[in-house]
Amino acid sequence: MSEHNARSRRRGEELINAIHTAVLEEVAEVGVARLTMEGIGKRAATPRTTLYRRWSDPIEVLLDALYHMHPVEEPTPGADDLRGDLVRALRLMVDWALTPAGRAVASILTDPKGSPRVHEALFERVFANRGGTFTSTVLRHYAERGHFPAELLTPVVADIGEALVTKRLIDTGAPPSDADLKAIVDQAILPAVGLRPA
Amino acid sequence: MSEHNARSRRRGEELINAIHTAVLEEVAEVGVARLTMEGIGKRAATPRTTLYRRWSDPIEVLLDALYHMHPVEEPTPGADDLRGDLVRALRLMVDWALTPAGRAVASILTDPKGSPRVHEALFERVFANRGGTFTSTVLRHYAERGHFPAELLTPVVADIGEALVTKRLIDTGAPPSDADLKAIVDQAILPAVGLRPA
DNA sequence: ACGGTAAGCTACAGCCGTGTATCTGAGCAA
DNA sequence: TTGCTCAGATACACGGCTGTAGCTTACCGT
Repeated sequence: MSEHNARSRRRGEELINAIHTAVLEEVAEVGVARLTMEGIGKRAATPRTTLYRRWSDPIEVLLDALYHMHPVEEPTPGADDLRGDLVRALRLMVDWALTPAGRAVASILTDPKGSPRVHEALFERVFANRGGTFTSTVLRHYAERGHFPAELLTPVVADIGEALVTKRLIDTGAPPSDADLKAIVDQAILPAVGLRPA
Repeated sequence: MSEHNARSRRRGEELINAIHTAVLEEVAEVGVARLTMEGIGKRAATPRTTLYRRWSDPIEVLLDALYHMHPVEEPTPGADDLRGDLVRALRLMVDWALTPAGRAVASILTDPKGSPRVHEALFERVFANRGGTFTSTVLRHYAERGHFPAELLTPVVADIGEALVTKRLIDTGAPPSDADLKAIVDQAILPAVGLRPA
């Protein structure tokens, strides 16, 4: 007795959303390796029994959360500003990476014990829904409009921006500033597509 | 009673080396997050009590191992082959990354719960001893000899090769082939220093 | 208003890693 | 040879996570 429940009982979607949010936060904070039903339950303020009714282990909860999370925003290239659009695409990537979902994905990708299953599920859900990587959407757009030779847009070139942003995130732990992103665009991406900035 | 010990008892350095090897292998396999005294002890075939006599927890064992491991080999730029030297530098990096020590380092860098202490110890030991990143050693050498303008060798440019190799390792899990490395050099690094390959 | 579904609450046995406390006996030095 | 040091082998209590079981009770549809 005693009104030990200030909030009313959650059911269905509301509860599941809370759990999804909880897993993503949890994995972002402690990593896939340390993900436990206990931790998820505590964070979502739900007993473990509720979790076991629906999922068999923490990884399943995580996968389910990834399948239901909002897709990553895609860069929308404007009219005539390749440089600006590239910076915006990278900014989009950084913002997403700092999200719980982004951190969760990072944790999964770098887990030495990550099973192929999880890896695949990740690519299906998070990356396949999008047109490609962040910068390559922009680059393809401008290549089609003849701003630079399309044959220069190789897989390696499409990866340059994301690779440098990722490295910076790993090395320093801090998000790159706009100046950093501009430097990446000017000094690495643009030269690779044959456009040396003035 | 029963020669339950085929091998004789290890002492001092021999034992410690075995333990160091064990931690690095262990962390490479399961990640820092799942590192336990139990696991290290099993792999080194030594009781946990021996570990506790010297170290207080698994991280300490790992740090000690990192401090005592062989430094990373440095690229030695040859006379007049920037392209070839860059590929060799990246190859060196890939080879090292596949090493237990390399995998251990990767695991540490990407651990969400990684303490600043471990992070710092890592940079002191593994990176500070070297002249810089793998490709930057090569690039600096050729910049000094006037093969390209030295002001193009920015921090961003110095990171391009390592960043792309890292991304590939993370994405595919498989080591890049020589063709991949050549593509990285030709399509990303050389253009960035103003040298478009023929 | 009623009844079914499922969330919330214990409880429990089992496993695994922890940290400590002994005890033994091998290896080494004086 | 003697004696010290320290690796090796148990043993144990503790705490955390697991997976399951049983019960109560809030919510919701009819």
